[in-house]
Amino acid sequence: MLVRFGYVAMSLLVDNASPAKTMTLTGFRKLPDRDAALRRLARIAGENLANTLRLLRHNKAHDIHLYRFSSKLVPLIGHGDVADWDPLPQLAPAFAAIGAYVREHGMRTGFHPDHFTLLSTPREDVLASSIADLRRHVRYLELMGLDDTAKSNIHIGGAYGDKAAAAARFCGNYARLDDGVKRRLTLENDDKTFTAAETLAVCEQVGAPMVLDIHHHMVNHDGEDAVRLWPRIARTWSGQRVPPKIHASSPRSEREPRAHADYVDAAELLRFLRAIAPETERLDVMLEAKAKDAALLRLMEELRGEPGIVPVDGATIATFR
DNA sequence: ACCTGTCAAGTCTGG
DNA sequence: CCAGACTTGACAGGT
Repeated sequence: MLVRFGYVAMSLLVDNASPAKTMTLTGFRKLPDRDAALRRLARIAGENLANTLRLLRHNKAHDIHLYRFSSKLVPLIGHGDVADWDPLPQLAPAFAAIGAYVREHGMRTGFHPDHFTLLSTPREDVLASSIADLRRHVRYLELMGLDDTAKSNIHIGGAYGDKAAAAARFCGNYARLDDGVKRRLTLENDDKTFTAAETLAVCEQVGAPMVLDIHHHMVNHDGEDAVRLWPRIARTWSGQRVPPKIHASSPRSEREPRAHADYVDAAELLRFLRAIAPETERLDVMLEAKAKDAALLRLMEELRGEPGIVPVDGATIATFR
């Protein structure tokens, strides 16, 4: 099994390289000259995109082939206050430069629209803004010139007092999405509501690949074993041109089991990897540790010393079958 | 330069 | 039924 590792959005190792600088809505409203305020938003977006490219170069230097873009690249976009504002044409060259670099180096990238993007909601207004958000993420990826191996990953959403009804509503709303959005969507189990088994059932019903989060599974399950579910989860990726992806992180403490620790427990992750290795050829692991790329490098260092693990490059390992 | 409080979003819980 | 918790990085305002 060949396993690649990646991290999310920000770096602890590259200084002043945030891809998610913003302006608060309050701050925006306080500015007397609206055109100047909009220009400032566009300038911040340009800096976020430039920093994203810097991070990709940093990733390349460390053989990190997996990266999740920040969903806050363009501050306040999608908000009612700036509904008339479309900075994407002027930002297109910056998006294109990012995509060109990703393609040139064969990286796997994607987004994780935040948990206010919900397809299970009973509220029409929330559904409408969620669909608009998904379309906007597709637009980003298209501006980058990335094919549909680059996806947005979301959760099923809230239960609203009736989880089965919420799942059914999710499926109905999913079915009505346009193909461009559908082709670029993956679904992930969450830490409070939809378990891995429940998320898998939805994935199988609508035909979406499932991202298994093994930390979420640990704190939200009905007794089922993630390794037992794995063959079905892996099957949701058949027909895709990228390997299955999982999320990995470790609990901060016994008192705060859901919170993400700074670093990833190598032994715990390795147990899962070894368990699925016999039936898995390739796997991508997105680390969701607070220490971001520093956690990734430390994990790689720890894995290098493990028996049966062969380092392939700075952020890829092979395990014996 | 640093510290504390606030900000955005939608759902869910506690009172 | 409404206020606060949840989550996250960064802004905003204070010292």
